[in-house]
Amino acid sequence: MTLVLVVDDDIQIARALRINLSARGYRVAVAHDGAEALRAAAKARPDLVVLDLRLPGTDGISVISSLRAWTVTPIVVLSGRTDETTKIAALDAGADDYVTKPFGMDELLARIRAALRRSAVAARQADEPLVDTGSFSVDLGVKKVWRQGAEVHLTPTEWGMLELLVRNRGRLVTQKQLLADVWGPQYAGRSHYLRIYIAQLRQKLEPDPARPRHLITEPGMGYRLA
Amino acid sequence: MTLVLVVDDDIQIARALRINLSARGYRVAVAHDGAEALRAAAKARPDLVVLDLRLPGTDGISVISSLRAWTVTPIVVLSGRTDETTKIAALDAGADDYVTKPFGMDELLARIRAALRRSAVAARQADEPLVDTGSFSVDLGVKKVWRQGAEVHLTPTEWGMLELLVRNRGRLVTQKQLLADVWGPQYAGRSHYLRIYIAQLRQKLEPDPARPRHLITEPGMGYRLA
DNA sequence: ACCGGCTGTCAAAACCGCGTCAGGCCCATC
DNA sequence: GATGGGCCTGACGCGGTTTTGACAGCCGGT
Repeated sequence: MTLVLVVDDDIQIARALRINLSARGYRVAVAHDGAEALRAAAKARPDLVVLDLRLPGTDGISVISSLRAWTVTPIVVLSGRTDETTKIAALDAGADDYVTKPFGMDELLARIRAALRRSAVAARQADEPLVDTGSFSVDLGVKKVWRQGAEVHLTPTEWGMLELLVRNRGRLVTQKQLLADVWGPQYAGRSHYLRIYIAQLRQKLEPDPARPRHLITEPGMGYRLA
Repeated sequence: MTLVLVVDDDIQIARALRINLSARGYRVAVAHDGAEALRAAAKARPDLVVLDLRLPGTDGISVISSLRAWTVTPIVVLSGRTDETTKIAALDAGADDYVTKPFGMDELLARIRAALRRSAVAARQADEPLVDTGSFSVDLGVKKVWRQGAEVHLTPTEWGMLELLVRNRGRLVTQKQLLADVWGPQYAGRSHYLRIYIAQLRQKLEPDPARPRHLITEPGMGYRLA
């Protein structure tokens, strides 16, 4: 799950951010000064940092520089200072965005989403999003599937279903979601299709297709990748 | 050199941007409405787009969506509208940043630098100029191809396809990606073209064109360079 | 035990995508 | 005006994919 590190000495703001981010499904870590922030970032490897520039002791800009020395995780700066000079210094030090207080929570959340989306795009090309279930492994970036070392050929529809299940690994994917994602929203209700293609995926990927261990049916609801 | 596409119907602002960006060493293209912007983006492939949301005719948000359908080039929105709803809509449609008028030129330039820096990090992946498949080798720098020691002549279109495949060696390149990159985003669906040119590339590059070993078809999805 | 709803299986039929060939257009060159 | 290379268009056959239909098994409720 996505982890956001909030760095702010203002208890009110830190609290408000924690509540709102948690409600949106992010995990949240909090630090209250620069030194703590650097320690927390090194240890927890957050996917994004929200950083207040006015911190006790440390200078905010140098916190940005210290982070940028070893990580490219997005940094969204939050600040009371509206002067251009500070904004430019922060952005050039490596910040990804700069929001001035007072700020609208919804806007900040949208900017966080935008920053995360960008880094997700970058990561999808760089990293190897290789998922391994134990019986077979899937590379989402390259669009390939292996089973026992050998590559398995999937048709486009099979791949579409598997991709959605892999992206939601462990979670239940409803029949409606699957049909909407692979065939289109107007195909809701054609659960017949799902049975056909789940069966085919099990044939190709499960060690014992009759006793599925990974492509699990949740009766009445949908399917889940274990 | 870095190319920035400025989309603004306000002549003053477009002029000011052109001057300031040029002075900073960027190449600048200008469009004055949404349709022109989409055409220019497809043709010139800018490294970044500065987009005014209030355009004659077109809705700015839909311009963002249209661009995002085929490119990840950073989009910095410039707008007179300060309401949160619009900001959020623009960011969620795929904008990377949102600057409200009146804006400080230096801040805007800093935000542009920040956006370009991010995408540069992502782009620094495919920087391997000489690629060898075993049957033929490609030099992306000088745009040449050899097979069995002899240079092979490719037409511009053939080269465009091969280049994209080489840059994504091993990973699946979808038909949409190929068409958008070589012909332009409005050619999505013309998969016929791909078959013609893949066939020609195979004739020129594969040891046995009837049994391709490198230019692999992934039926229904796209092609892959092995 | 019977039924309805849901899931899994099988096979045939309809459909679509790929590769291929041939021909026509455009444009630069001679 | 003729030539030729490069690009686009149309038609066709083949093979694989998707869709359809029919049937069997499982389970909870009646």
